Amino acid sequence: MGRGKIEIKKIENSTNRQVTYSKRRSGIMKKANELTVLCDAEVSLLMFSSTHKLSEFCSESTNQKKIFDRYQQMTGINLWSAQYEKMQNTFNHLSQINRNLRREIKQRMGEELDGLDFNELRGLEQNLEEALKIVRGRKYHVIGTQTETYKKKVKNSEETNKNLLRDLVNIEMKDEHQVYGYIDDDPNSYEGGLALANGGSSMYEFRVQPSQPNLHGMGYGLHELRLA
Amino acid sequence: MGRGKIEIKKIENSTNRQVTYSKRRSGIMKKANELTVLCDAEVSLLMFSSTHKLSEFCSESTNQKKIFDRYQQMTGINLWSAQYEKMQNTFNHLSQINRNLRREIKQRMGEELDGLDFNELRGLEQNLEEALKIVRGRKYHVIGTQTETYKKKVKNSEETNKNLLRDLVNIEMKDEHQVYGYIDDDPNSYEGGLALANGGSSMYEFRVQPSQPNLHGMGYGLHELRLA
DNA sequence: AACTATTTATAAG
DNA sequence: TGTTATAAATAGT
Repeated sequence: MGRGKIEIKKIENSTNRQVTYSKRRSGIMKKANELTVLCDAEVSLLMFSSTHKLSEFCSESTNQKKIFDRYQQMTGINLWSAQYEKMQNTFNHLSQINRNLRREIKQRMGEELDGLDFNELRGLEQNLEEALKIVRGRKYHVIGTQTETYKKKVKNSEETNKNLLRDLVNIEMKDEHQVYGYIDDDPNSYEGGLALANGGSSMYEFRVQPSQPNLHGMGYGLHELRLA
Repeated sequence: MGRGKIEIKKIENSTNRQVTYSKRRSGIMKKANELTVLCDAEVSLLMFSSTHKLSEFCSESTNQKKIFDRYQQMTGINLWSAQYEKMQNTFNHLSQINRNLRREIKQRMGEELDGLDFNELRGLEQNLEEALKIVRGRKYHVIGTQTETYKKKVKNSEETNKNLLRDLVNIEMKDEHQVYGYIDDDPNSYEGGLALANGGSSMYEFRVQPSQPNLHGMGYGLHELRLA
């Protein structure tokens, strides 16, 4: 259709080719749109020119992704199966590691020991013994630090109290009253009492707890063992 | 282009619409192919009729998936970003859980205890104590079972030996020789000796091992801690 | 599904 | 880019 008939083969003249591409591109897009409207069809048209420029048409009331999805469904060919499979593999791998980690934790909690032979049990026992030693040491370190902190706090508080009392005494002395009976001048007796009361109460708190039920509250339950 | 001009709007007559769809579909596919050949372009054309039938065209030297991929890359719109993101989230979630599990294992091994307060340390300690008790119990159970197995084996072996010796004696007696000096008739002394030798050697094997280095060999190293 | 009058697309200028 | 002679597509039969 034109001044002369042409053979359907690549147009070698680059300029000519570009012009023809441009004209025919709009022609085919017009056709695509007409098909859409006249026949109530859904059409997707993607075109890449030889200069790698993208042109697209998509019928109203839908979009490219929807059409691709529909295409996939109809053909049964999963277009992104490669990506999907790769991720699926990674996921399975992670899940396996996850299962192993959970199993190890369970075994470290004394559960699921059935599969272990004597050597493994001996290894686990030694490992637990070592860990227990370290945790115990750490615990004592922390309680020591905590006590020190409390001591300092008490000392500060005591100092403040002393000053306040002194001020009070001074004020009351002005009013001709005696209040010495309330003052304890030995800092150690006071501080020691408070430190002991505090440390003592929390230590006791653990002693009376049954060892098993408190684990989850302590943060040593399993991490979402039922998940994933 | 035809006997009469038509308005571009949906053809209400269903048969007519189908006929037109069929004609124009082949028309547009011919156009798509011509564009491909004449202009050295890549074209993808997907059409769904109002009766949901799929027709497709794709230029030679490529395929739909390649064109979709290219389309994605050009538009920057990731067509499966929804799927991808969802998997990515699951993946991240699993990774986080794994990190937590690894941390828990490390803490159960006496590492990375810095973040724990006194209460948590106390909980961990109690938990380890409990686990240690159970593992120890299990170990003794297993070694007991193992010993029983060995005992039975030894008993069998002993029985066999006894029979063999008896046969030998009988044979030698025929030859007018005496071999009684080699026979020990007390099954317990023999069996006990072997059982002890066996149990003793493996117990010793653990005693002389330093407690730390054997952990990985024992299967209680961390599971691929550096992975994923 | 085939024909053809007519419209539409476009090759060449 | 716009024009136009002609090829191609297709609406109605």
